[in-house]
Amino acid sequence: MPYTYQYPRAALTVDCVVFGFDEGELKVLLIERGLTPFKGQWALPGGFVRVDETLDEAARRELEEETGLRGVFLEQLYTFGELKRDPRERIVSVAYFALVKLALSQTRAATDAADARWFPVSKIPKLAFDHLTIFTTALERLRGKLRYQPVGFELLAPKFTLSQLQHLYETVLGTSLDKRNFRKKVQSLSLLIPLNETSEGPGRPAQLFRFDPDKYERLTKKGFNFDL
Amino acid sequence: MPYTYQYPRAALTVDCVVFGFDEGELKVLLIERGLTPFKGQWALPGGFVRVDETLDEAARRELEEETGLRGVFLEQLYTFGELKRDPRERIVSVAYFALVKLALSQTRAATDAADARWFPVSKIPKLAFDHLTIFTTALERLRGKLRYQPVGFELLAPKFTLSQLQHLYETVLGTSLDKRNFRKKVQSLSLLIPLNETSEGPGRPAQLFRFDPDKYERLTKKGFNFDL
DNA sequence: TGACATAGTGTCTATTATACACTATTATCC
DNA sequence: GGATAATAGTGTATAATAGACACTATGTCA
Repeated sequence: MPYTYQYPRAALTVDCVVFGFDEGELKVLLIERGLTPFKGQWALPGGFVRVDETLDEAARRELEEETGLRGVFLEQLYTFGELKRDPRERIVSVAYFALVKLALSQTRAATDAADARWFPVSKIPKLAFDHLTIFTTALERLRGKLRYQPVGFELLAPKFTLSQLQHLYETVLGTSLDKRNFRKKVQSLSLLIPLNETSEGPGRPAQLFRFDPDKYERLTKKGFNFDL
Repeated sequence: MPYTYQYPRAALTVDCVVFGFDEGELKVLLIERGLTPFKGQWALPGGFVRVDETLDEAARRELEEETGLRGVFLEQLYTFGELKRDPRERIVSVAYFALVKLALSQTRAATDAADARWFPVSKIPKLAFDHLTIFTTALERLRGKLRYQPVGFELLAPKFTLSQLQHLYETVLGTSLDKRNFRKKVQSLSLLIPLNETSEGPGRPAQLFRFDPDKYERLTKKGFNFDL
């Protein structure tokens, strides 16, 4: 135990709320804890911040170690510092929220985690620590961001139809939207590039689009406001 | 040095970006550091988080110790965790942003601070650590919040005129607003209670108002959206 | 009492949001 | 190969909201 300090220090962790959208549902990735405390319970992926990595680095590392996910959209959410949030000792956790193109991604359980599994946000099991509070905060943030920032595209495959985009908005926001008005609004942003491809499946094939992040960047710098 | 741990730990601090509005200007409260590092330079008020207090408690305590301020609007902003942000060792800082009814408040310098002083946001001196980054983040947040949350009232005295409110919005957002349209919009929210008092000073006395936070709470729960 | 300083007020127009229903294209099944 | 099922795609009329715009009102002070 070679690390000594003049005053007691809280330990620092990161925890990630990872959202995915699949089968018409918004889902969250949870891991089954392999170690005490709360061994066997479901929890958010996360772990201790090393002294030689930034918070963002720690979040990405833990995410990959515990779930196998890489290269996802990741953003700091809030820092939770209640005194008894961890039964072992004083632990402050910097929470992140992540968005995953679920259809494409492979997840796996690894290191310290017995299992990793996607849960619909309407069927979250009992969570370890204060992870339910963190999850709730993240869900509110996602709902808030969806309207005025182009984060929805992070949850869809790179090529998507307007119907898929609309279903995403309806599911996450819990509302129902008028098809014609939605399409009008989306198209008026001119941030979607129509591809020379159509979707497969039953019914009439649909035009596929991709989001144009560069154009969004340029417009943002000119004071443009995304709003759906 | 009695506190030893198995792994090295970052130290945890809080830093506060305190905004006030006075003489038609948006100002920030800075302290002159009395100790190394950066002794003699200006910095945000803040300090180490004790192991037996929450982050919010630490922010309020440091704010009072270093500036004498109590009972102000305080909200967590962002957590800064770059590796070399402090030259001494690895320090992670949870930043807060605070809004003060400046006209009323008394500030004083204290503990570890040689001086505390209000600076117009357009004339910020060179700041210690990464405090300029923190300040910039806070200013962006304030501008963003002003439009869709009733935070402006936290910067005004409890009794204020519509002109004062408008000037606040114009100054912080850096725009100029139409008087009649602004008043129409504000009044349509019906969150201001007219008082049986008028303002002093040159020109025609103005109706004084106060903000009704209870009504705002009630409306918020019913899905009301503040928007100015 | 006149000049100065600031408060307060309404209408018309343009823009944006909302409500609303049918036709089009593909695959499948008989 | 024609009917059916499934989903895509399209336009207009109305309501609501936002924006432009200029004069009168009320107090103080010289």
